[in-house]
Amino acid sequence: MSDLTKAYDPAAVEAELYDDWMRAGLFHAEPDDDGEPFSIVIPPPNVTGSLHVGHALDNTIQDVIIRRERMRGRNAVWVPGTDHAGIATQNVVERALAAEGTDRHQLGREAFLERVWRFKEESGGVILQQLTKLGASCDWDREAFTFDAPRSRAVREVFVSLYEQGLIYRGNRLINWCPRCSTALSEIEVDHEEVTGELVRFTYPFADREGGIEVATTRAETMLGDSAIAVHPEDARYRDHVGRRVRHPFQDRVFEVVADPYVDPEFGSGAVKITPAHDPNDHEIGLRHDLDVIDIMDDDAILTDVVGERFTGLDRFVARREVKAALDEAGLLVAVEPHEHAVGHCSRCATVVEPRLSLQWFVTMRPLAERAADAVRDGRVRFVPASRTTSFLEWLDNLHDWCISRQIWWGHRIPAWYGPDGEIRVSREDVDEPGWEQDEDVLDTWFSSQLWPFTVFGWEHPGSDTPELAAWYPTSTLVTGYDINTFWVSRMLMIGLWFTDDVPFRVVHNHGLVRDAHGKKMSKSFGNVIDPLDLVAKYGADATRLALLRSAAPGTDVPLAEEWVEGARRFANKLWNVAGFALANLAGVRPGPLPARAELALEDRWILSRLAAVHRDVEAAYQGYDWPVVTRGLYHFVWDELADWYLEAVKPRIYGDDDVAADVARRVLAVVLDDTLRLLHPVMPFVTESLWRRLTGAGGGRESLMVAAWPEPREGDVDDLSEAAFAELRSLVTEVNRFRSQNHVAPSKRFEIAVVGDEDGVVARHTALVASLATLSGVRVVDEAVEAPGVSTIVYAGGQAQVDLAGLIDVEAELSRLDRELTRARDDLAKVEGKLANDGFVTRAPADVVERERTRRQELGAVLSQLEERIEALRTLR
RNA sequence: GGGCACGUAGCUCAGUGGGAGAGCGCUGCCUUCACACGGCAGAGGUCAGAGGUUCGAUACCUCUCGUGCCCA
Repeated sequence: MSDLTKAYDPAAVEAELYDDWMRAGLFHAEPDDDGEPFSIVIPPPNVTGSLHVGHALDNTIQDVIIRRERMRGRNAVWVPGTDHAGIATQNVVERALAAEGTDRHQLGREAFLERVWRFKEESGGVILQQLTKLGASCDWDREAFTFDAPRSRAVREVFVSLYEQGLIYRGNRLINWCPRCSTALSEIEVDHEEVTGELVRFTYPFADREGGIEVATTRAETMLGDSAIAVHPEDARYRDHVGRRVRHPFQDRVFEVVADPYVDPEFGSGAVKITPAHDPNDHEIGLRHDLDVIDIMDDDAILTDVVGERFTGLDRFVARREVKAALDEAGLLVAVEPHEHAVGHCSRCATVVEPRLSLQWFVTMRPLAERAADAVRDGRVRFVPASRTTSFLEWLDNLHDWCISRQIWWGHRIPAWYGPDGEIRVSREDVDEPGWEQDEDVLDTWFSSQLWPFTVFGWEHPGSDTPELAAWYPTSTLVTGYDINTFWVSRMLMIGLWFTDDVPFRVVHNHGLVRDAHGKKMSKSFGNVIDPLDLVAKYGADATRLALLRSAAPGTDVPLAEEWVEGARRFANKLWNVAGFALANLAGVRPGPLPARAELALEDRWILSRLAAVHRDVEAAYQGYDWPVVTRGLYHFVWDELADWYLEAVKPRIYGDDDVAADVARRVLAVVLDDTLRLLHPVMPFVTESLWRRLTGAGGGRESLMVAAWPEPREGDVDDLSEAAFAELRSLVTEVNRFRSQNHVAPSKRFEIAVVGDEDGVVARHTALVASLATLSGVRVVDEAVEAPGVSTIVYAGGQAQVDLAGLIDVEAELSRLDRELTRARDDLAKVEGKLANDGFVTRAPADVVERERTRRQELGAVLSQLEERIEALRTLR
């Protein structure tokens, strides 16, 4: 047992311990291992990604949960893996190709895919490697990928099966189109951002009479595809106009004014131009009124020749200006006003999306959503925090069909073949017949990641029956940011219920987004990004984990500043030094059974009681996934109670001559430290393992804190009397310290105090302990306080003590301090008396509350008169 | 426009129907033999504002102001 280094050096232990855990196979589980199964599947990060602070938080939480369950004896598995991330990954490789002066079309589909796979093999999965730096105890033997062979077979099965059930269809519908990625997007791949655009007001002239009707739009160019004007049916202003025809100013077309309740009469002029091919609401209106659908753009958002010569070939934003100019020239432009509104952007490349009519594959969501909603409502799936439930259900209830085809190459190719006569075959087997061609498109990545919780355990088709599925499905807890509840959580739930007839997870634990110290979103352009790997390198994995958890209240965003990680490192160092003291003084004593209660000193009973309380709080906080409470409880126990008080209190026995007393102290200290390390291990795996091996002599490998038992609370240790008694000693020591500080008496200066009380008072029974804790030369017990000039009285919770000031203090400074105390005591007393003078309070408040106030009045009265006496006494010293 | 949060110390946040808390920051003192990545002590808050319920509100209710998020 060697002495510890003076300061904890994470770099010196982390890599070595992680390798040791790996070699011992402690991360790996088999379905038939002992223990009740417990499972978590990682939200698979993008294969091209690298670890950001959000991943660090998400995976730290998962690791804390899985490590604790492992210690509790569960057969716990945490399955890692990555997501092929269709659009994102394809974008990365396409950028590389562009830099080489080529593109995917020149390469051809096959060569391009080879290139992406090569990229994936070379630089994909870096993120999983990075997770090991955080200490993530994933079962690396089970790593999966959403685009590997088993997962691909499952995707194909699910697509074909849903098609056969009539839940997947191909249709020409309005979708969100990203002109830069040149693909369809689902609704949730679109980010809506508030922007200041402009509202263009202009007039459509009537076709057969003077005048016109005013409309407004933020996208002027869409007027080139208008096929109606709509007004509210009850809008008196326009009642006469319904059915009237207007003339398109730039095209040889006329169309009608229709009445539709969708129109908001309050907005703009109350009349709305309708572009069924380029706006979702307009599309609905178009269907209701059987309007022409005029698609005015190509895949690159360039206007086609249907718009008329002047605008053909223009980019949509150029066309927007041109249309305004043309309206102005024609005298139809009424006004152009600044206008705040939400604009959809591609979540992958931030290009403004274009709602567009397109032939795509869709999933009918309604039946799936209903089952999912039922599972949430009847509690088979629980959200933590529960407050997320309502909006999740609301979202499920308003779900639209899901566009799942993507016009890219990297992904699961749609298993549909088109025959020479336009037939469609959707098939589990490839169609290899002359004249048949497979659909060019691939599936939305979420279509495969929605299968993740069961495909990672070997599910490939309904009825799949692997030992892993039997043991670990449904998974226990899913840990994600609330921001992907709709993207991913909902879909796993829907498809999981549909194909496995069970929920994919029992608990969804939502954490928030990691932000900077001022609550701002981290962004590269703002320069406030924190790299978790930097934090690990500078402060250690344990400190990084602790800092994240301390702010991670369920469901709320998580502010993080580097200084806070520094604070967490100081805690790791504190723990290191607490253990260092213990190891240097345990004289070979190892954690074992506690001494009998009768042998325990007051401070032993106190620390054991405090430990029991913290243990209880921590267990409760785990139930609620309340990481700030878990971490705060342990932090304060270690620092404010174990380090600041227990170690100091135990020194007299350990350094003293009484071998029996020293042995008791050592045995208690060993147990307390052992339990503390166990309780802290899920949060701070490295420093705790490192210390625990020294404390217990465990040799590593399978002798590891990782698989040591989670402590059982010892209810018998709860001891309110000892807590109260120790609190009294603490109060006295603190008051002596304050006396020193305020009177400028050096901390090392020893003097004697006289405690007023009888021989069996708490302090009287622990005079040596008090003297040691407060660095006093002695503690005498006296019957009553003396009233003499030059004697100062220290009031503490439980009594008073006196100090002979001769040679100790500055009289004037002491007087002004007492004066401030007097004011405070008078204010307090006034408050209490106010309450007691209130009839309502005395008669209606609970008796014990009233009694407490009466006691307090007495106490304060006593304090006041003492203060007054002391001030009087000191004045005589002047 | 609809829905949901939130407004407590300089900053970031806990908290409870009955004596205002933490971390960081700040001030003073201390090279006390586990730790200066430390110790001891301290300053700092009409708990957003107004009204209501109550014997009593920072906490419960209503409104106002402000901030954020989701959806349309």
